[in-house]
Amino acid sequence: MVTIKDVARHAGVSVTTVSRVLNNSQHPISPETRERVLAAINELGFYPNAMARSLQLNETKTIGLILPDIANPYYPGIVRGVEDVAHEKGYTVILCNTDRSRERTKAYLRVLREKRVDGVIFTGGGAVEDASREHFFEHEPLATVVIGRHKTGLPAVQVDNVQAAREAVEHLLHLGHRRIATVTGPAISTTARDRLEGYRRAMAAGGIEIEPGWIIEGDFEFNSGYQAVGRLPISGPRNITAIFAHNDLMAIGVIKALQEQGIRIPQDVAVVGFDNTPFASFITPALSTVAVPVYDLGVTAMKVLAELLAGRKVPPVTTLATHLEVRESSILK
Amino acid sequence: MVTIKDVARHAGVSVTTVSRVLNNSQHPISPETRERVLAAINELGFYPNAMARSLQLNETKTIGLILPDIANPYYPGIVRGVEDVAHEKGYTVILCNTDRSRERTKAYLRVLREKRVDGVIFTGGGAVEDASREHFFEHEPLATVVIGRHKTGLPAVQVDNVQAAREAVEHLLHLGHRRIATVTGPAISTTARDRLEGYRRAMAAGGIEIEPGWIIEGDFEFNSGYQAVGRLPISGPRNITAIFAHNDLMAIGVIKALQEQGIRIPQDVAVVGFDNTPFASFITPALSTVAVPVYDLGVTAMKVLAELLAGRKVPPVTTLATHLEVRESSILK
DNA sequence: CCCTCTTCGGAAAACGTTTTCCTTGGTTAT
DNA sequence: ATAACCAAGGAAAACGTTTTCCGAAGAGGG
Repeated sequence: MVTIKDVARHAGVSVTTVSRVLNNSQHPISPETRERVLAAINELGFYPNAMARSLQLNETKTIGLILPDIANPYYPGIVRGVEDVAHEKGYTVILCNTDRSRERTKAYLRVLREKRVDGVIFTGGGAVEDASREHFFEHEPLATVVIGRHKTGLPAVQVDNVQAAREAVEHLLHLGHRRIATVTGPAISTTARDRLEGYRRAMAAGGIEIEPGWIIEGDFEFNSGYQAVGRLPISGPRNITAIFAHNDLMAIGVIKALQEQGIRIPQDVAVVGFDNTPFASFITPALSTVAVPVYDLGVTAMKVLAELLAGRKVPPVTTLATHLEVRESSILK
Repeated sequence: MVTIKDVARHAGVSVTTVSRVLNNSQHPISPETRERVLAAINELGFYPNAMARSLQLNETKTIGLILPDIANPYYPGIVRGVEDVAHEKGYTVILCNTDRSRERTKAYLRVLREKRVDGVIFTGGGAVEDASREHFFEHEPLATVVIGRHKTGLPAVQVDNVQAAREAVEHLLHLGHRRIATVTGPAISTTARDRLEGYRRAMAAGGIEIEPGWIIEGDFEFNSGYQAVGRLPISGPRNITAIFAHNDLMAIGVIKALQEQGIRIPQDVAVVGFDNTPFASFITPALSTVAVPVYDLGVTAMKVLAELLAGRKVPPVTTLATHLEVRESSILK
């Protein structure tokens, strides 16, 4: 590897001088010298060693991005948002998939600390609660912003799930539906709890008493939506006429199962999802869903983190707006 | 930040000794001393500075993963595969989205070099051809493995696109289809060229002459599939009865457009896609598609890279098997 | 002519590790 | 008793930067 010393020798100057032109330092450098140095850099194909640099400057221009699983279609949008502004601001992103495993989360937090990342963006999962607590509070603090709603006291970027879910259900109520079921996320998920709360409030405001059997617990995966249908009263006298799923993956599972039973959507049963993942608009019927601005969540999280790293004050929580994307799966009946 | 010196002082030993217990060195250490050191590490919450370490050892245990766009559903599977084995082998992954932009690719390659990554996995895009050439051959070599077919001379992990496409089209021929159209990827893409070649060979082997108008160029995005339908003879005397799309996204666009025109799938027109992205099985009708083992591509690429980094010989190209996933969109007519 | 600036450049310490080479004291074999 | 070895530990150089401090030379003012 060619080092700054080689460049210095080749240009006939000291390493100090090379460093100065490298960093566009204030210190005056004669144009000819600068030229010689740049020429040497080019000829030798010199790439300054970022580690040596970081060691000295005590910053790595690297951040960690911790999430449950990039293969879950909810996350790529976030990642892209984070990465875009990180790149723009000169940061590099280390990707960490935890599968919500406590062990893996801790292992990654350790590595990120050892690599001296400047900060981390944390998203998804109750894992934050335990694994993070010690890491973010017992040890030396690590600049962190959280995506999603967590009561960790760390700066957060989120979406108002209660309100968003409420609007989704109210949309169904306006359409004349009265018997509305919901397929939830796992009970430990704060997100799922919020969305359930929104459902309850909308129903209460509509003066409707929720019947037992209308609430089915899923796990945010396709299959749990598919299977939920089997446990729901979709025909008979006490049948439901609409289903609100806590994410698109489950909503699509629901649609698939309904279609296999010959039930028409939205004529017989309307369906609304949550997240507006890419393929919500691709399927037939196109899925009505709450649009979560995933890309913006990523963008905003990274911007907040950058502010934090610049030593500036940041709001404890930033809430981004959702909107209901009404498509074919829930039109006027 | 607490350093190895603090630990040494706190334990009443030299930094040499601390380093030795940290690295489980061969050098003998008395059990009591080791205990004292470990205790000090714990009490102080010491995390060894990986940069200082890397500077000395000349390896970072970090790799770069370069791809066009993580938001494209083809890539998360690959990323996950790479990340899983990277984690297992003690490597950390820096994610680089290039959008196939030459500038961005070069910018990232520069950063990766400066950060002294141990190696890089490169996937997707003709960008490799130019941006990489100088970077991988004119400068000091950088351990690299490529995913996908490229004639760069770098070790590659790939799938036989010609053969896979051929099998997909032959499947349609066996079903009795004779007038089969195809929606391709962009002409610069080697992948697209290979899939087109597979289509041609299957048709030739079936003794069918491809009519002009049967081949529509797309760009691997949903919309280009959707729009392709408008340019295809789907009714009338010379109508086609099957469409082979070069990826799932376009296939789904095709399906959407067909359904909007009231054309039944697969009764009127059969559709086959490529990639087996997650939602191929979610849509209705479920999409028949060539299953590309994306996760395994990632896993294998990282394994090959690890071999390379261990200084061992690696095969110039590893080809993984595809298989045709026959679903509802192409059943016996 | 002397003093003070300014411009340009360099020597060396510092960042936090690993590793080579030494030192010390004790044990074993002769 | 002595030589040879072994177990345990430390001092210091090295990795490749940045930055502080200093010096030389020339310009300008009095």
